[in-house]
Amino acid sequence: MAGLADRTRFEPSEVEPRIVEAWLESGLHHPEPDGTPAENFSIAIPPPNVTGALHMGHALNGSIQDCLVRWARMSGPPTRRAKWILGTDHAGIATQTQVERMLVKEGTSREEIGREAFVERVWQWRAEYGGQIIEQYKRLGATCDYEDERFTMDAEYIAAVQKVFVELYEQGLIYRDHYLVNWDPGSGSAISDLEVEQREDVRDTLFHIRYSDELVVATVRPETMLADTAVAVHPDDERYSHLIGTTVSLPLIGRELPVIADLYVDREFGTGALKITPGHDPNDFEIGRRHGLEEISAIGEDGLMTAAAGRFAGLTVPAARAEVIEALEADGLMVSREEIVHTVPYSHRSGQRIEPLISLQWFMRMESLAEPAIAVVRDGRIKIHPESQSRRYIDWLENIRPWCISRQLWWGHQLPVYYRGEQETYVGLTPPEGDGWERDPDVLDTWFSSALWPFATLGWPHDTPALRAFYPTDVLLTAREILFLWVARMVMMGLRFPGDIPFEHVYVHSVIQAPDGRRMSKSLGNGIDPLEEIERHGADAVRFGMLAMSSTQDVRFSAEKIRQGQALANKLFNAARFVLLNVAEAEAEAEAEAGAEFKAGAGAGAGAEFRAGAEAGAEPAPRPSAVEDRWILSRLQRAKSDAQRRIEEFDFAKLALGLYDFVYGELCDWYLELTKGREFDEELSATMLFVLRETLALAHPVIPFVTEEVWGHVPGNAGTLLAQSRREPVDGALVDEAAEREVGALIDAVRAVRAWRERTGVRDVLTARANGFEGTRDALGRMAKLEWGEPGGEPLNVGGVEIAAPVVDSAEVERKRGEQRARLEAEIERAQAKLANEAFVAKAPEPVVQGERGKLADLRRQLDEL
RNA sequence: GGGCGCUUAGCUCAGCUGGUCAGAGCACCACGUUUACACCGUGGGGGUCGCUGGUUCGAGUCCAGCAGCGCCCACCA
Repeated sequence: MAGLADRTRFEPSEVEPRIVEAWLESGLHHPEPDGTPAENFSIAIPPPNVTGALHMGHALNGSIQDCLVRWARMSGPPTRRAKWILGTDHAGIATQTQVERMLVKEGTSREEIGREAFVERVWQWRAEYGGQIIEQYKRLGATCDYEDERFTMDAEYIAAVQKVFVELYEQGLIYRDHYLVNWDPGSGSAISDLEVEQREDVRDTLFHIRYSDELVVATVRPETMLADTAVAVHPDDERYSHLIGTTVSLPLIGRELPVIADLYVDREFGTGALKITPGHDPNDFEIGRRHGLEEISAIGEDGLMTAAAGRFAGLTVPAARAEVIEALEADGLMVSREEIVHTVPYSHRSGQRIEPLISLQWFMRMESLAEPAIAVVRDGRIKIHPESQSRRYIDWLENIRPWCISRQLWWGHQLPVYYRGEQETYVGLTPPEGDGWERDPDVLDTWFSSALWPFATLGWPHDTPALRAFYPTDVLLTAREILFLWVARMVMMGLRFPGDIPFEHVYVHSVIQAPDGRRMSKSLGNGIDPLEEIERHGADAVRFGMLAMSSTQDVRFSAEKIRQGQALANKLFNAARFVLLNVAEAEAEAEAEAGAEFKAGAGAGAGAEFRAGAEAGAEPAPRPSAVEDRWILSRLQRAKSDAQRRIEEFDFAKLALGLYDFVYGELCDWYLELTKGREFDEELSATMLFVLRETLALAHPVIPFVTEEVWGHVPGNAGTLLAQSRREPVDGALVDEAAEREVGALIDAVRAVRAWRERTGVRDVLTARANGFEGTRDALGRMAKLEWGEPGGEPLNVGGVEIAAPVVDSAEVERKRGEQRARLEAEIERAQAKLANEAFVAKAPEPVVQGERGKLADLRRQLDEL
């Protein structure tokens, strides 16, 4: 306690690291796997990439999760087991790229050192840097289960992934096929549709090429014409109907292309004739399959033209393009070229333009998995917040397409697939018997393993205590962008494998944009580093800011919200100092006789006792007689019930801001001020300590550090605040309407007098007569600087208090008063008009009309007071 | 092309089922060495709630249209 006397500020950087240590020592973040999911609380962290550093998204996501986990843990009695499942994702492409870059710096490459050595290097890299982000979560104050950290490439996790793959293969849902895929030249791999980003406003040249006297087609990729296998027209297009069924000779190559009719072709668009290139265009691929066309690949996975490109074979794509254009011009077949702006697919990962190619890949059929995943959201077993997101979820699942799950990478879950020669394929958990088998070199899409996250982390496929205690999890916190990529797939896999939903609630939160309204990104250089913010303002401030910024739609980063959090932490710290220093002083004075007894009465006892007490029905609340004491106890109950409701509604912004309002607007501005004239007797001390403890417990999930720090200084407290169980959310017996009315009137009166003083410039103590205010007269007098007596002359009525008429009456005061009078008169007129309106009086509900009458009376009184 | 959302004080945002809803924080101005806190206190100025119509006794709040912005999905050469 002595330590608080000269600490007028809460210094996060001095306090927070020490507190993190204390929390970790308590072991509360690591609950034993016991009990049932209904009794326990669990959240699976969206596993950050091993390559990652804590960014704003993690800070937001983590602050919310920790708030929920702490809230649940403190929701007792008894203190609930709350597990925040922690781990990292191996993040195939991202990690591989990172390590490859490192190799390049060393003057070598992935290909040079070979697959085995490369994978070894990735593991080394992970051992060295992989723990970084975990440490950063600790710094944020996140109480994840650090004793049970998982990685999507752990041996057990790999086993789970392999099992899922093999079973889905055996059920016929996983298959291998030649299909047009999104080839990412950057990573040299196929990628899924969800990893493709459609960039609008890409400038390109559209070439119009003459295929025959009557047929001119258009393309932005002339080099792909080498793989054309047809020309399509609309079946009802009279311009071309006589050509359907004939052939046309493909320029430069000489292949005969059939002219086919397909409804896909838009007669109005361009020439109405469409070149069909099944090997390099998704639409053409579909058309090709409908008409049984040959699928020719003119571009290979190595980015070079294939033998099918004839004399252009071996050229790079850009070179081929230039030569094709040149050749067409030489032959006089280039009709025209046109600059256009259109939409082009790019790899989300590498940023390179997608090269659609036909490739032999592994796919997963999704319909039968999607169906139950739709059902659980439809019937409300999984609730998505906000509700509007469930429609997006359902729409996507209803239109789901096969998922390309194989990736041509080295870092990841290698497929449990083996080939012998061209014909034999083996899929199984153990390598096949016999010679000559070769394992498929491909790995799985990272999201395949992520889809198993909520149960594979708990030990599935084994029937572990952890799985029984914590699956299904309670809630998943995520950003909108991975609703399909991850959330939907977890639901599908959860229902298919453990056979239950992976979580009951999905809360889809905002993305925090840069202050300039754009996305935070490295390349734009507009990012804000949460770790820097933590260093500068403290983790509490950042957490408060994150919660205050959280929303279901995107918000801009707001430095003010973080500063607001810092101010709150400091304010609470100082309010606690005020309470504790006063209590200590009073205690010292009273020590002679009441010392021991007093301590026992006010203290909550050690942590363990406290918990026991909580189980038995909580420490008895004080029942003070002073009206402001009853008032703050009552307001505290309201703050608690508001907080409880906001947690249940996932309204974290209001939770944080409501806490701020309670601490500033009620506890500090009024309660502590109101008590300043009072002696710290036993009753006041007990009430204050009670309110302080309750407030700390209430605020702890939002601002855990400062509350923990203060907690340690409260007499009688032992153990961490982290380990405490809150009382029942609301103690109805403490709600005191009468006290709220009385103090409410007091507040109004003090404000009215203060405002009057400001208007008139009168600062002296004034003689006044109070009408009412029996229980609060002393406080009113002190806070409004009034002394009670008979006001001389013609007394003014200010906020229900009659005060002596002011002696000053300067021109300025008169002017301000004139303005005020005009305003009041205008409002009175409006209210009168409203009440004169018969329709209003007849149709509006009674309380509204009454309210209007009251308002009018109020305004008239105010006018009289002037 | 389809879908969703946004437009309220200088800034960032609250405003649920239409009637104390015109608010908060920051910024700004004035005043203030009061038994914690200047990361403080007290008070104040400031918005015809994007625009235009409509429904209603009454509309930031409901409906329609328009303008601007953002996001997601989508195969238009």
